[in-house]
Amino acid sequence: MDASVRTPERKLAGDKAQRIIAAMRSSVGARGASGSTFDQVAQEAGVSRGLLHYYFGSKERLLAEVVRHDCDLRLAALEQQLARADSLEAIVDVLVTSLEAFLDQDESDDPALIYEMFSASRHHEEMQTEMAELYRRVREQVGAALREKEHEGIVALRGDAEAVASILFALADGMALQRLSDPGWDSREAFAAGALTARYLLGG
Amino acid sequence: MDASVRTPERKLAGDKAQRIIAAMRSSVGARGASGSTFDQVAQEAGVSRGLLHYYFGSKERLLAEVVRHDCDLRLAALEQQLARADSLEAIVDVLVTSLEAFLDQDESDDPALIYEMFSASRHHEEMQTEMAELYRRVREQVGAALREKEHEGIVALRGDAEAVASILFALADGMALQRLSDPGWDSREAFAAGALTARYLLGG
DNA sequence: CAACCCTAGCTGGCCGGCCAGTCAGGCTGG
DNA sequence: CCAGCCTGACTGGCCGGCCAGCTAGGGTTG
Repeated sequence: MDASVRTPERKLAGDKAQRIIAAMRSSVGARGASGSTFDQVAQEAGVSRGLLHYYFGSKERLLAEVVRHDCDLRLAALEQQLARADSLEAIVDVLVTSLEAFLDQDESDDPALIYEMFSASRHHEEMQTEMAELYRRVREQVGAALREKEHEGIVALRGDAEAVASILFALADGMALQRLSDPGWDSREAFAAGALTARYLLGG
Repeated sequence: MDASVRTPERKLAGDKAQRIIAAMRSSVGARGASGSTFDQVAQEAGVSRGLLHYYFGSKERLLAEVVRHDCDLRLAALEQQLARADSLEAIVDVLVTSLEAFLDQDESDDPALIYEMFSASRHHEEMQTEMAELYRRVREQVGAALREKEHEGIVALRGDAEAVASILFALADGMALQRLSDPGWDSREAFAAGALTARYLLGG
């Protein structure tokens, strides 16, 4: 009963497990969930194929782990940005800038990852749960941040804080879908309209 | 050079081709694009597996055909609804009602179809083109309808008509993603905020 | 200190099954 | 009778999961 290996969670903190998660994450972004094979992912992670089963048991569980990991990273980054914003304009700017950064990531960190995961989650129980959790956390945490801003008098939300958070993310997801579907689309007008909409939702 | 079979398009108008498209459409909704096999689709369409290749040549081309078909149907339905709406409130109502209907379809007509197609399109040239075309048409046609409404003095758009159309669809897509990810989510507050947002975009 | 474990992390060949695409030929209406 | 529609057995390749066994290093024993 010492601090050594005991729970599965302990194992996944190791270097190799993290490399596997990172490799799967990048592979799903590039090739999709069903297009990502244990063979390729193992090779990219620099481990053997068997190790993927050793750590995660099944492809589904590895994918669920990738979702959780990705959600953690993105939420933390956004929340940090939001915390700094001390005016309505600053918040809108954080939202717009985050979306633009999200869409212009380099290849190893494909924005389509999250939508691949959404599709995959529709056919796997564990991933379904993980995706539901993801959006729930987003709404709750960003909602809480917005409520805080409202308390400080920076914003005057046009509705329930979590509902506003939900709408803001819906907007961002929807814009991302359109931009990813048609990379050649000139989205400047739409971005402007989106920013205006966000400003309205925050009380501007 | 008569009216008989000549182009591939002519062939696809036939009964069996349409049954195949319908079966693939429902299968992709239920099982995803990569989870849909020619075997099952052929069986559900009541034709042999070979016929799918005979008509469409490859899975990718069949999927592209499904996207085009689905887009035609949905756009036509929405445009018809919009044409009838003769007040700002009526338009918002059409948008909200359409989204709710979209989300509450029966199983043979899964709303997730479009997002499965989005994922699939990221790995297939022809589908990529088809998806870009889909969103382009949506923006153009709904944008044109909105411009018309503006001309009639019913709405006062908060930006370029196509940009507003784009934002409205982004909103709907994003809400759909959240609802589909977490069916248990109580989205009433978010729907209310979404309707408010739509009203604002239309000048209300 | 050396010989001997013994465990846990790790490996990769193998298996059973699946799947898109091919093709040789059957069928039928004109 | 034949052209074009249609069929389904077959092919070759791929993939997730399984598992028998390898290896390193810490502990134990003589």
